[in-house]
Amino acid sequence: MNDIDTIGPLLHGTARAWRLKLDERLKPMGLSQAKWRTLLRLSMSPGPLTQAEIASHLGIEEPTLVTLLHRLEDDRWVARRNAPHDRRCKTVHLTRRAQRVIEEINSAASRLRHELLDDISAAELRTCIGVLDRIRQKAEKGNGNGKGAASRARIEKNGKN
Amino acid sequence: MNDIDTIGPLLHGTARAWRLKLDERLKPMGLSQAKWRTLLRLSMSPGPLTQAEIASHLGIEEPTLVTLLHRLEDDRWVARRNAPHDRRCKTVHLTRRAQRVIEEINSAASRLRHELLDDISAAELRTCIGVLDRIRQKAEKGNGNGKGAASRARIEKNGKN
DNA sequence: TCGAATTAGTTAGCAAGCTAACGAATTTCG
DNA sequence: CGAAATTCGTTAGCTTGCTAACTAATTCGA
Repeated sequence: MNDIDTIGPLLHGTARAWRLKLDERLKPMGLSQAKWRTLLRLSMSPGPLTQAEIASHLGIEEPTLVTLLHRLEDDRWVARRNAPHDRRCKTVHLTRRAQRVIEEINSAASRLRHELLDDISAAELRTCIGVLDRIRQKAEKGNGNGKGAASRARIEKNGKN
Repeated sequence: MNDIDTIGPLLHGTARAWRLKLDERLKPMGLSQAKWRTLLRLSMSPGPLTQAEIASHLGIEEPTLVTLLHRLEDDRWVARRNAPHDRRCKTVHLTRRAQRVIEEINSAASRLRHELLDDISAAELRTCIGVLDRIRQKAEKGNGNGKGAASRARIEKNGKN
């Protein structure tokens, strides 16, 4: 069996292991990966975001975000507000409590990243990032309608965001 | 923003895009990734497997496998049988119908793999595989109890399986 | 040998992803 | 202007992952 045949499962397994590790470390503060990713995204934005914008940035579909926001609201991490300019929109805001833990989340994620990558050389890492990026672009290209949030996120990333 | 800071999301996004692409192609035969992975695993084994063995090989937990097998059974892809040697165990078997499509699944997966990797050089790919493997080993190491199916799968892979 | 520990499978219930279908608000255009 | 198309958020219902807690069967050990 060629090594190349195993790259699919390997990719899947590595992403899974990384996710589980983060979940494990952030669980004490009551946060899962989906939750902290959302909080970080909100904290990085200069102005308020609508739900469609957040879903697009995170690369998930809107209905997925709806239930995620419900859980975040239940735990008092975020609040929804009606947007003044467009009555269809709601903007999502971090609570004070969330703002206080953003730094902790950032540093835990960064600490894990350094732990996992510390014996990988810069050159190897660059190669790996390049390969993954090309694979992703191909896999996301031309999957039918291009209507998914993932492809939208990809397009935005290629812009000046 | 350093490129390295984005490797987490990149890894996650690449695995997701690959998975979605496969899902899309195998959907016409009524198969999702979780399902075809299970069928392939069964087809690769020389003798019958118990549920615990399958879960371990796939890197998922047993309860996850239980409902997956229910769906596979409902669609007549597999059948459970009581194991003769141990009344606690059940062995899982492919139906004739499943055996007939295994080849199709294999070739679809292999075709996609070649499409996604065709402009990546062998050297780059080798580096990438090495990096991912090291990351996964670190991420799976010492996550608390080591009781999960993922770590078990890892251990078995290091053996002669 | 017989009670305790372990193992195999299951059920229940949650998290986080998806698509399809919908109502309300806004925008577009004949 | 007003009807049609689009956009935003939502609900409903599915898949696929998880942990906790259970039953039944087997194995271990005092």
